[in-house]
Amino acid sequence: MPVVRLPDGSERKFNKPVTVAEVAADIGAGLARAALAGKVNGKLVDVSFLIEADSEISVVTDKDREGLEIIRHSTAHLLAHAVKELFPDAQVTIGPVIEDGFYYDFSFKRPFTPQDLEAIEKRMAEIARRDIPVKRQIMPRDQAVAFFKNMGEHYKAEIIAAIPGGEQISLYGQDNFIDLCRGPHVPSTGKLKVFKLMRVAGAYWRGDSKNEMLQRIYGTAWAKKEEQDAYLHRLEEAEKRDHRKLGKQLNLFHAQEEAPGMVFWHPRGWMIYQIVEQYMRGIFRDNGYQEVCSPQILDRSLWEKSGHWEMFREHMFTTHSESRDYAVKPMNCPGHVQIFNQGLKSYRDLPLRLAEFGSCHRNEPSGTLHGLMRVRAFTQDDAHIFCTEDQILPEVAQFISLLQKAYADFGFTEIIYRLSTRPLKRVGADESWDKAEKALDTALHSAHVTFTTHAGEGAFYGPKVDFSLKDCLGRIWQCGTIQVDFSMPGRLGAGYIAEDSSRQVPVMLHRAILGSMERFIGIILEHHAGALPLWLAPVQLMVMNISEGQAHYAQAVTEDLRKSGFRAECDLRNEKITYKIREHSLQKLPYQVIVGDKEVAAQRVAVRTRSGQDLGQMSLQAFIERLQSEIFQRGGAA
RNA sequence: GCCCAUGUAGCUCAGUGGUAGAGCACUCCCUUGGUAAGGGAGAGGUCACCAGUUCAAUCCUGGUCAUGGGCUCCA
Repeated sequence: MPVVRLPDGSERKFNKPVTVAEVAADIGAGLARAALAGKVNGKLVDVSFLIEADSEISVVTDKDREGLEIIRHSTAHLLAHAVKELFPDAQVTIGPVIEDGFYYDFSFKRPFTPQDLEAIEKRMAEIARRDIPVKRQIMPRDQAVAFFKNMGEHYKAEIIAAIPGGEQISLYGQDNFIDLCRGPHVPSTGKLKVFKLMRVAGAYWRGDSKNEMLQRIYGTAWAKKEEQDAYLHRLEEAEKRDHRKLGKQLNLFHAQEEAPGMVFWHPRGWMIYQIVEQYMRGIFRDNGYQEVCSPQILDRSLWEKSGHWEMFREHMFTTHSESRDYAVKPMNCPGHVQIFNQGLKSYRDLPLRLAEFGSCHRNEPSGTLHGLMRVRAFTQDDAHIFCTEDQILPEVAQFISLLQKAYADFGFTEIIYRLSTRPLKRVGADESWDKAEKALDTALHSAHVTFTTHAGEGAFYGPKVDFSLKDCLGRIWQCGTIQVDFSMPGRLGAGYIAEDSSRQVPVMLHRAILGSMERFIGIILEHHAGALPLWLAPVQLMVMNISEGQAHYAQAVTEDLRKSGFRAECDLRNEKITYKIREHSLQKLPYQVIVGDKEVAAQRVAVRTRSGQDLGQMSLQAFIERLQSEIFQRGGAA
């Protein structure tokens, strides 16, 4: 006779086994209606789950995060159900819940059109209205395989084969539609009220490009209509801060067909780039790095030695001249090793840190290009640290702290840390890997950050830590990285004389904070929605006159601001002041300086902030002081 | 690279099997106006590119290029 304990600590006794639904009904009719699933001793189950022993239970409704996930998962099934009704010969595959929604992959003889999507969504609503009970059943493995094969669902049969032997095979059915699924699901289709299909996309079966291309339908589902509306609104807002859109609006850069994956920087965009570069140059200078510059193209023989010609051939742009082959550099490291190799190095020279704003070209597949985020020509804030194995830990620790400082100055605090450790195929002694992985792990722990470890995902030449940021749509982009390299220094003949006079090969650390300048600027733009903090704004101030009479004074003020080190411009056009303010506001300039007859008479300036606040009149000196203190705070002011 | 969608004026976008439109921007004129659009006139496009169908193609068909969204958050 089960006793169930509820989340509030209260207990209820039943004189026979009961389902979650019955427990909910026993508590109240409202809860019974709202019940989507149950949690029995911490495990999510259907409301039809029979409780036979004493248990801790809670009833899951759409107010719980798990409830929402169940809604989404069931809506994915609803999608598959609708597709099977409309297109019986489509095969179903998988349909998981994702952030803000779900998707379902189908194998179908022809592409789904946007019209199909409309029809499918309509059918989904219809099936939901029918309020069909969703029933779970268990089936022996062999029978399940035969069952799905018999239905022509070969992918499902394949999935069952991949399920570990010990697990139960459960099926969920609603009318004629029966799908293999772990569950749990909502008790009936009527619980699914708020959903929308978003788009179709191609997706490889099991994500492998060698497999069949399936058709993925993405959708979103919510407990309440208002939540979905808010979500759709959020997407619209995110679109407004897309860096590609802002690049056009703010006249920062453009791209054109003749240079796919490459950026034409306009004056204002290039100014941002220069500011970022100068900032990073300062970090190099203050932290023991020496800046260098290596050639753009290098002879094939060097790329053969480094291994790139063999491993990276398709991704390199090549050229030739006078019967010699060259490759445009995809990385700066081989060049830096050449610099290291000039002159005999001593252990006393280590760690040696060579930095370069290295312009690299990589022939990325066309389908992966994406605004500034993924390009074919980019510049890294790259540096290579030549050091001993013992120096890995202090170098990585210092690097993480530099990176955090830099990200904070640019306004980022949310950083995603990933440690990747040894893959099966690798070079270097296991003791070296042990040491390097330990060093990375220790450095991360002592930086007090949360990070994930990805076993086997390191490069063949060494383990690494990646640092990523999110764009406005929540997509994650890797920016910073620090990678240990046991391979290249040896391949390219780097060496140093150790304390005991023996010749040793140094370890090389590849490291970048911003990663690609292009990508990082894209992320900055999205993060600040184009309204860059004062220290980064390409034009910080616009001085404008109200009428022609103050033109001379406006120019003098502009000149003074420039002499004080600010990026100030002057707008003397014959336009109304409201018009000029509107224009420069749309350009998201941090400050607008307005001078009319009153300001000329008082020898002061009137200041308007980006947020539209009128700061009134002040002396130029007072204004400059305000600007200076704001710049000093950098990202903190964002 | 693969799947789907898209490509019309500088920008944002309408539109049609009979050689194209709006708003903003641009040029000129009037206006000298105090915190987010003053008024008038004018100029501007080989409808991405290449083929094909047709008396006729920006529109239909095929190809190419580019852009956009996706391409293991696993039943």
